[in-house]
Amino acid sequence: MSDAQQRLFETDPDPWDLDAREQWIASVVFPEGPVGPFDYLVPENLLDQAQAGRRVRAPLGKANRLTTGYCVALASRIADRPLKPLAEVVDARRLLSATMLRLTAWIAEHYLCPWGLVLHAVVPAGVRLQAGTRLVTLVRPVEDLPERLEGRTLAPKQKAVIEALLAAGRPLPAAELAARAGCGLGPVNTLRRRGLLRAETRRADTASLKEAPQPPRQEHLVLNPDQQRALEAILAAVRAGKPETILVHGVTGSGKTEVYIQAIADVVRRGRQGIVLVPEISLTPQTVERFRARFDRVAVLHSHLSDVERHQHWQRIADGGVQVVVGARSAIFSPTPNAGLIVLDEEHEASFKQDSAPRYHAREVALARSREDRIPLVLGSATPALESWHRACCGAYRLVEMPRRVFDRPLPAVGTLDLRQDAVVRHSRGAVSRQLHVAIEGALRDGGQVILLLNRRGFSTHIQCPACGHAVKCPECEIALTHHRTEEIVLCHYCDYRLPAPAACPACGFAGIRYSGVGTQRLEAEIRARFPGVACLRMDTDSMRSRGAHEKALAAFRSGTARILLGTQMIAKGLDFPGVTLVGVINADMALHLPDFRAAERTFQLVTQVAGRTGRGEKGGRVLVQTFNPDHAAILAAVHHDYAAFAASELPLRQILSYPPFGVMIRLVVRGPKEQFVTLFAQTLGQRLGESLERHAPGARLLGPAPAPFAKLRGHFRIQIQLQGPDGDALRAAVREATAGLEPPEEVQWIVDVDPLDML
DNA sequence: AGCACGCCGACT
DNA sequence: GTCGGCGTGCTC
Repeated sequence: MSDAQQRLFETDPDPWDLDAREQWIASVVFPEGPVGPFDYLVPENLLDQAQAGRRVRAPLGKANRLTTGYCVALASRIADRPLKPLAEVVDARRLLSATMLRLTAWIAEHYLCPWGLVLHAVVPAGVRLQAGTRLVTLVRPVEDLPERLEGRTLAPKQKAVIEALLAAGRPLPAAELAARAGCGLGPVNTLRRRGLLRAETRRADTASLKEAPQPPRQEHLVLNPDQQRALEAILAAVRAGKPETILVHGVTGSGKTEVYIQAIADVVRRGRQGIVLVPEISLTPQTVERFRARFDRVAVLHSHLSDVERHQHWQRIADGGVQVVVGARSAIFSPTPNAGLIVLDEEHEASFKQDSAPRYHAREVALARSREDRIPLVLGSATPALESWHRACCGAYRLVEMPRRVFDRPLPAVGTLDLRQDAVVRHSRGAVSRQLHVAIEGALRDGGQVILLLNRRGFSTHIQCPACGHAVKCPECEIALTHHRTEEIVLCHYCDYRLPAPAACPACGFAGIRYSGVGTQRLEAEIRARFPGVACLRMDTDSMRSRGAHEKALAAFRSGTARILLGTQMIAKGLDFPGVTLVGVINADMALHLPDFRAAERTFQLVTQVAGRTGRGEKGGRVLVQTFNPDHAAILAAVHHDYAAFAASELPLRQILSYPPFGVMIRLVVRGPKEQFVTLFAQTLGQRLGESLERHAPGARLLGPAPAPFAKLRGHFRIQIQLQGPDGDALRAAVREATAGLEPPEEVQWIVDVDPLDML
């Protein structure tokens, strides 16, 4: 029975309710253009194909141009106006389940984004294009072939074709059939014309899924009491079938992944699927192998898959052929037929927020999906986002603490080095203080490895003329250019604008232009000079550009070939190297003074996370944090491994200003190449927002229009408007009203970011 | 997004 | 008189 018939059967009205005027009506949402949904009549011939979740082609507009859209609902009812009929059903099976349709509708609503755009973003392009498949024409004998052959003589070649086809016992492509019969396509076509063979088109794979070799099977590890408690909390929720959210606050090295794996193993035993979301950066072979060594059928979704691979994984997941999906942000949309548990690891990571429309946060979508699917959600982090912590404290989430590392290894001792008192660094003779130098020496002498974090790439980060004061900036972004010594250029980190590194001041010609400020390249040079003969490895986006560079570098450090690993935040997260006995933070304050209310939180997270890279082996480990603000609450809390203290100091500040988690924030950014048009439109927008806020959310705050912290990027001027208030729905209603039918002038664009993470 | 309708300037 | 300029507005 087809799906439509199934539904017809289920929702068939009782005979006394039958109304001849009722018709099957499909609601259709288009990925671009007008926001629907639009209602169409389902014609008789499409009744067995039409289904919510499949795409359809429908006539749109006065010209009735056929447009592809998503059928989001199907119902038998009386139309309140004449409807056009659907032209075609595109998909042979639905791309979105009823749950996924509701989830995408929720995203559209919450993030102020057209539903069609959400649907388009949720179904991978490879799936929409059915990449890796093609239509083949198969030839089969007609049902009553024996009767038709009776009393008829066939040409020898035609006879051979019939025999070959019957021998194959299945429909064959015309070309293959001809080859088997030892003839050309002529006889096959003749037989089709004479009504003895029937052709049908079917979609077939052109490539088969490449299976990565199964790593050696591993058994479950023995859990310590903390891990055991965490596992039991998760399993209790799984068994209860409740959409409970469990926040696992486990210090770095507390063995959270093993807990996730064993929880998912339980779910898999029940015939259901697990979804594991990790930041893209942690989708390293290391993480992936851990899952693949414990489950038979794991789908790994990362950003480098081709359309074909993505489509194959998607299909296999939808068919229930996958036990565990491991992937970045968008894996929350995996079409698992019967998901049993969602895990979001490193839940504080900013990469879970998409920075183009739909600007969703995978954590919030996961929460919505857990409610839809009525399954638990596990959030894990050593440094939870304050939003999550606050919800746990309010009782909305269940909090599970894992305060100890596995094998009771101690957390590393963390010390600060006050840069205000360090003459070496102060006089910019280098980035490494005397004490840090001594500590590195000691660690190397004792056979340990060292990780140094400097969250800024390039060689010199600041180029300024001492004679005239001119600072070299990007003409497109008005941001300081960074000197990259490898290519001898100055580079804009925001738009990739580049120039040969100037030897003299571009403004006044003074030859003594000063290159200062330390990036990873200069740090690398300094370390090589300070520790000659010690193998040192630099990891930043520049050195990791080539394919496989990441894996190669990590392998070199794991094997001990390299003794010092230095780099940007990409070395701060998730890495597990037991040989590391010292972590040095070159400048912990880098992000502390950014005009962003999350600056302290980010600093705390970064220092805590990088500190967690040491003390993972027998030898223990220590951390030295160079800072100009050793008394800042974020630094102090990181030094004492005291998340709760950080939260306790930061949350009241957020509360005073109604920042998240105490209020909802919506940010609008207007941008364009002509400053006055941008300003003008931003003012119009701001005024309309002010008026609609009065109506919908009288207590809410409106900040701006004001230049964004990065007032110019890639040649575009940027003006921002911020809305803050206790009631997100009221804010959304205000934005919807204020922006309805609002058209920006040419070249001016505007975006809405609900729950923004990045305030720059 | 497209494609209509619509209301004003230079052509047959 | 009409051919066409691209400004507003609607698309089930």
